[in-house]
Amino acid sequence: MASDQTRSAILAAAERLYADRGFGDVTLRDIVAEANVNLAAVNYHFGSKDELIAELFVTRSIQTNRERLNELKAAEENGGGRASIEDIMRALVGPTLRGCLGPDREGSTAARFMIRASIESVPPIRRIKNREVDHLRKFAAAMRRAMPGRDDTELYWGLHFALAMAHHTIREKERLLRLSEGKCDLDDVRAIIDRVVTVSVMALTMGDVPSKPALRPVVVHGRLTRQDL
Amino acid sequence: MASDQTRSAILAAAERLYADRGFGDVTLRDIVAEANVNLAAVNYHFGSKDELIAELFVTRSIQTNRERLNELKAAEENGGGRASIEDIMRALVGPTLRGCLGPDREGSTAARFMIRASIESVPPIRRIKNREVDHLRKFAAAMRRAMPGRDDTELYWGLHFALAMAHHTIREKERLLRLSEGKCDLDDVRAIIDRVVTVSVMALTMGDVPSKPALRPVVVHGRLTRQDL
DNA sequence: TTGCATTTCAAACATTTGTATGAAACTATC
DNA sequence: GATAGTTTCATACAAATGTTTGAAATGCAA
Repeated sequence: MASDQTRSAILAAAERLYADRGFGDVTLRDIVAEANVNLAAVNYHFGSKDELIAELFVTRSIQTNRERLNELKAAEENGGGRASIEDIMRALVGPTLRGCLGPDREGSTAARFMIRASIESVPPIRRIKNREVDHLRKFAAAMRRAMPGRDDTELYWGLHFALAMAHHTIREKERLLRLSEGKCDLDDVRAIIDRVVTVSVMALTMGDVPSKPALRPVVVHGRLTRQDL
Repeated sequence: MASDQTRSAILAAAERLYADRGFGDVTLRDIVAEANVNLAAVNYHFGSKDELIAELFVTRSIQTNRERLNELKAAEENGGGRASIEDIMRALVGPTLRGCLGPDREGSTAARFMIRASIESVPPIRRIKNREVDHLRKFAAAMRRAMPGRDDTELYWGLHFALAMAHHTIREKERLLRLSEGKCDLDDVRAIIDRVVTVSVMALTMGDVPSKPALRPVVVHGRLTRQDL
């Protein structure tokens, strides 16, 4: 069963190299050199380069998705069958952000790999991502239960914006760091999650204020604020 | 001056092909075939493939950035030297969203190309994007003028989230469409811009409500909402 | 037209890449 | 310990790709 060793060595080496240098300029030869195995081993164990990448990505995706659903389930049991919208959003963005951000995680190959996958988007990964919709539907369903009166459209936009903030923060953390000259602390993952969840819930619950047009109340709020300053 | 004709033909063909099929599987030979020019023409006129891609991207980027700054300037003149935070956010995300979304724009090669550039992130484009920080600083400065008392950190996070929602909507519009089963109207660009701007301003002005902890008021709001339903 | 610079062209180059092959080494079962 | 199945290995293959080359064509000024 030394075959498992080779397999694992390839997976580890590939993940490390892809994480460090991106999918674009890492060849199979680089990988087998790093893993100290023969070139043909990749095709023997995985069939093709794309299948190797796919296996790497699905492994990590399944991990994240499972964490998400676990958090969601815990929140629902905690709330007697119905999770709060805040907890749902937290279950949605928490695992991803925790996995990819933070100072301790800086050395985590898995995290850096997933960031790469989020940035570069190579064909085998794109194919897998397309199936992600089914997973998101579970969150949409939970949100519907948490906000029964809410229009479905608003719900999807809220879900979409939550993922937008989470993923964009992962993708562009370097830029945000540079733009803010280090003022934005990207190591304080808890605070980032709080921030994303807060804004998401806000986006989802806006328009609930009675006797205001659906999409405008906060603009008024902003104007009042400026007058106060 | 037939050289300009060749140059333009290459640029147009390249933009079209990249927009349609992505950077990954469009070769120089595909481009010159589409443009009806000789293979060597690309290297003669642009130096290299990467420089061709870079030229395509900078052209479109400069366009968008100019539109943004024009809107910002107009808003500032309109407000007597100081633009409202809402107008600033609108100037930030409006041009991009208008450029890449909408039914009329579906046929726009430029728009589809920029979406590709946003999704795939190939090296020459990444290099250019890194310089975008200087451009964003102008918006940060305008925001600082509009919200003098606000902490810089909050300001950067607000800017960051606004771009997150805009770009993620462009990147993942297909997925949102599928997830919402067509309920989210991605052709109504005005409404989308309003939505992004509203949430952004909300994120920026949150915590301004007196006697509430900085990052939590809306959670309470959310809970109240659920009780009402 | 002559002469010079620019542009086009076909062809070849030089690598790089993922993949396939067939023999050798190894492992486990009987 | 022989045998069948698995795994490893060096090597070769085939295709694709960006780039270069040097000659031919074209444009333009004197």
